[in-house]
Order: sequence, then C-alpha cells, then structure tokens
Amino acid sequence: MLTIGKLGSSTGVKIPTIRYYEQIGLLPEAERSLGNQRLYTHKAHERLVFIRHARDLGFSLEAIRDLLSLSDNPDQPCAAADAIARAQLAEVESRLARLAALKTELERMVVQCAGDRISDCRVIEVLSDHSQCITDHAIEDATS
Amino acid sequence: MLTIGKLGSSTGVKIPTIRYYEQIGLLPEAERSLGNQRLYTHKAHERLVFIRHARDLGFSLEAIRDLLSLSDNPDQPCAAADAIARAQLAEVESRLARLAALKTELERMVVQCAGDRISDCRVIEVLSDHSQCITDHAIEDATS
DNA sequence: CTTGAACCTATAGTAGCTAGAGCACTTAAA
DNA sequence: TTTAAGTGCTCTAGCTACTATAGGTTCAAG
Repeated sequence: MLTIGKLGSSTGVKIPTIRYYEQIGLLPEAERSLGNQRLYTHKAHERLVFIRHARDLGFSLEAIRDLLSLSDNPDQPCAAADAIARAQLAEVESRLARLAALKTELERMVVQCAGDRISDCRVIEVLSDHSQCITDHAIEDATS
Repeated sequence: MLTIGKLGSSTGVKIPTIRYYEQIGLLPEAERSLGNQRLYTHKAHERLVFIRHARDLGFSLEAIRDLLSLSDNPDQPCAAADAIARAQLAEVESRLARLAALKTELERMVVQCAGDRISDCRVIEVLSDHSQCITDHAIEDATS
C-alpha cells in the first residue's frame, strides 16, 4: 500500500491533483490508515497511470471518465473507445491547423520592426488591423 | 456613439465579454447614457478590435494589457512589443511540436482495434502503458 | 401607451487544477 | 524519550477567460 506522496512521485501526479481526482470521482475513495491517511493499492496506481497518460495525450477528464468505465467492462465492444480516441485525434488535428496559421501570422509580425518606436511598430500595427493578415486565423478559440 | 450591442456585433465580441473586459480594466469605463447604458466611441471600438485580434492570435489578456499600454505610448521603443510577440511565437511553436507528437500517438492508437472487445482494444491498452508510445509526449500541459 | 428588444447588475458556474491556512500524524535523530 | 522535520489531513479560495442565469430597467417602434 502506497501513501499519497509515494503514489504521486511514482506517477508524476501532484498530491492535490490526486485528491482532486478522488473528489470528482475519477479515482475511487482510497482506504485510510488508522491515522486517516490515504492508502493506495496497485490497482489504484494503475488507474492513475492510465489517467495521467490520457491527460498527457490531451483527453478531457470527461473523456477519461468514459474510457475508464469502458476499461472497467472488458466484455463490451470497443467501438466507443475508438470513437473517443478518434474525436480526440480530430480535435488535435484542428488545433494543429489553427496553430500553424497563428505561427504564420506571428512570424510575419515579428520579422522586423520598421522603426524603433512604437509608432512604427509592426506588431502593434498588425494587431490594430486584421486586414494585414494573410490567413483567416480567427475561427475558433485561441487557446487551442 | 455605439451601444454595447452594436459594438459587440461590429467587433464579434460578445456583450458579457465586453463588460468583463471593462471590469478587469482592459477597456476603460464606458460613458453612460441618461438611462445608464454604456456608450462607446470610435476609440473604444478600435481598442476592442485590437484586443479581439490579439486574442485570436492567442495572446493572453495579460500580454494584451502590456501591448495596449505600449500602444498608448507611441514614443517608447518597440523592443518590448517585439519581445511579447516573439514570446507568443515561441509558445505557439512549442505547442505545435507537442501537438504533432500527440497526433502521432493518437493516429497509431486509432489505426485499428485488434479485436472488437474492450479486452483487446488498442486504445485502452496504449493508455494503460506509455511504453507503447514512440514519442515522449508527456512534457508540458496537454491543453496546448 | 404598450410591447418587446436591448440593456443593467450581481452572482455563480465552467475546466483542471493550484495555493494557502491551520491542523494531525509519522518517523528519524538527539 | 522527546522533539523536530516531514508528510498528511480538510476546507476554502484562486487561477484564465469567459459564459450563463435571474431579476430588474430602459429604449424604440407601433
């Protein structure tokens, strides 16, 4: 049985994050020691590794919840898991396309400043005027 | 003078977002009509266009705050603006690299399921075991 | 004058954590 | 055996950048 600290260091997940996952029901409630400290089994370790890996691949906690419940029922068809992964791939692809467009604009913006004063600054100028852009980069949310 | 609705539709920024920008000091407090409704000048319109465009390019509100204050002082050197844009470019590039790695893994994962049951599902299997990945995709945060 | 659209404020909710306060427990050295 | 460091506990609030809802006010058209 692992303490939360050991579990955290062995999976690379921070302690408050582990408690958070328990709180939102992604991890089952841990057993407790006599002194009320959480104790984790090998199974819990595996589950957290799964979550961590899926997070690293950009899956949302919601998607991970679904994947975990699929994983808990090994006799079900795997089409659902496949669909979740495909959806994630599609999202990654769309973010890639968007970021590529952003990169183009930012590179153009940054190449050089015409003068050395803000009044001549190409960065400020381009930001003030979208028509100076060559791509249509304003489609979806910018955090992608 | 524009009402908040007109300002929103002419810039593509939602009304609550405009009020939010005012609240956090990104937009100055708007003048009010006799009936207490916000009224915007052409200058405010320009400022919001600037903000919107920078958001579209992925700049954080914090970075935009800095860019706006630079833009308000046109006699200053533009090195600072340049640095902000370069930092944004660097971040976009790093996200691109990361997403490209994610895409590789997701594609590999999705290519096919060996069986049709979860117990044979490649998606679930790979998520359980990072050593099946060919790239080191676990570097920074996954929302990028 | 009335109706309906557009506006107002204030509060709470979203994702996915992270940080802090103020305690209790555990472990290893002195 | 004590004691100090380290680790753990709960609870609350904060982060980004909005978005949604409730309940009320004002404006413009008919």
